Amino acid sequence: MPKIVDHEVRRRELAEAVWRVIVRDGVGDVSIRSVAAEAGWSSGALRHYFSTRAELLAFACERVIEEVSTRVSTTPYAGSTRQTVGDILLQTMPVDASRHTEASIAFAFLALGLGDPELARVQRLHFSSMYDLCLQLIRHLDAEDVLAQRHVTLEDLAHRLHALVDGLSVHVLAGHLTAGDLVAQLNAYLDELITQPGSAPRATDGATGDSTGVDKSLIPPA
Amino acid sequence: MPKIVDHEVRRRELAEAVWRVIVRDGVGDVSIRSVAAEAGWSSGALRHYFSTRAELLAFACERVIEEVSTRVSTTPYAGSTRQTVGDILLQTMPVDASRHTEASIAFAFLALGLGDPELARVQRLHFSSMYDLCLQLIRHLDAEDVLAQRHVTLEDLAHRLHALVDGLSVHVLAGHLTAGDLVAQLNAYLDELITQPGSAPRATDGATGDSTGVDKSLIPPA
DNA sequence: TTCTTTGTAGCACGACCGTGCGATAATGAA
DNA sequence: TTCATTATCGCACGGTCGTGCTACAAAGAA
Repeated sequence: MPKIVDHEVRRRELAEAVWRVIVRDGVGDVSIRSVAAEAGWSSGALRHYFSTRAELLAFACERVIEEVSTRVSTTPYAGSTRQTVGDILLQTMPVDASRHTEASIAFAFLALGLGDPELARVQRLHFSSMYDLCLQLIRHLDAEDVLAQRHVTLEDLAHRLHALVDGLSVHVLAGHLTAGDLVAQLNAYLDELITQPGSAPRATDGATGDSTGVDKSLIPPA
Repeated sequence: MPKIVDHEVRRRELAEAVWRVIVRDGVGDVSIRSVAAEAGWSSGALRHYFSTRAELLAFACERVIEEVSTRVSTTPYAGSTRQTVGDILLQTMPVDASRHTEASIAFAFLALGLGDPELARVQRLHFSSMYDLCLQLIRHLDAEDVLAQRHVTLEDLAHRLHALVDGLSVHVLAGHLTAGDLVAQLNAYLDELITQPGSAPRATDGATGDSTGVDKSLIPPA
């Protein structure tokens, strides 16, 4: 038998070529030929690993989702729960070059998914797991008794946080906000979410609650 | 001279054909030929009104933005400022079939604008005016002294409301939330935003503040 | 060595694309 | 009527697309 190439590895390389084409030329310019050229192979070689264009796109979409999911699930504990919650959420948002790239790819796929039921299905799974993540974060804060009292359920707070995160991300991708704006807005919201009534916002909060930390229970099934 | 056709009217008809193609087949299937066929004309006729494809897309994008802007600016006063603020914001969100269609068109253009500087420019203007609207609504509520006390600026609250509105919209477009969820989440947020500390949420609030109403000062320059 | 399997390359086909351009029809001014 | 103008049509060109398919290269098995 010949060279024996790891198909999974090759498919990931090709998926990354898809991403580069999306970022450079837009999702409209993703074709078998352009991706093959970007990856440095012939279109025939590419089609040895993806028999159809739709298959290639679906794989590239699933992969970018998987990438953000694994980065979320490996975000380290960072001094306080408040800080860690912020760090985790920022993993999904366009705050630096690589995450901006990643988010714009995911966004392009999202628009593409409006007309592609298979892509839409994959994306709905991702939205669900992101919501689950938000709910776990909120529950964690609630368990630490650090949530400001509100007249809403924890589920409502999770939906609100989720929408805020994605809305801010869209606003950065569209060039309406800067990455700095995004971080500031997220921090301002978390401050208000967490500050207990009467206490000063943004307290460095020193020691209390440190023991609880952020453990593996924060990680969604992904 | 021949028939004498109003170019502006014809261009709007063609823009609506673009929208129908986007909704039915996705933004990737928008071509001179497909739009012309959808509108019932030949491609040559279409090109009498739009000399290039990019021009057609830009016009269709501007028109959908203009449509939501005018609907926002004509939303009637509805009993209370709280109610009116909700009504205005819901004008931009996918809560019924026609607004869902409109939002998905705008969303498709947004993704397309990631790679098209001209489209991106138009869209940034729209985001700015939507932010201005949110800020005016927040200021209006503040002037009525009906805002719950918070440790953030009015500008922060406007950015937050703006992001929440767009985030919820995206979640509905992606099939993650239903229109009913969206309305419920928006109402829950407005309740908490408006309720003053200690008072019960969602009070029907009867008469107070009625005289202030929502006047033309709520309307952004568009 | 030969054989068999797998990777790689690229040609061929039919379809659709944006656009240039000339032909034709309709219509009001002269 | 004649004519200039405008609307509409649709063909032609060069290009790119997805995909089917064949040909060739590489390399372990026999």
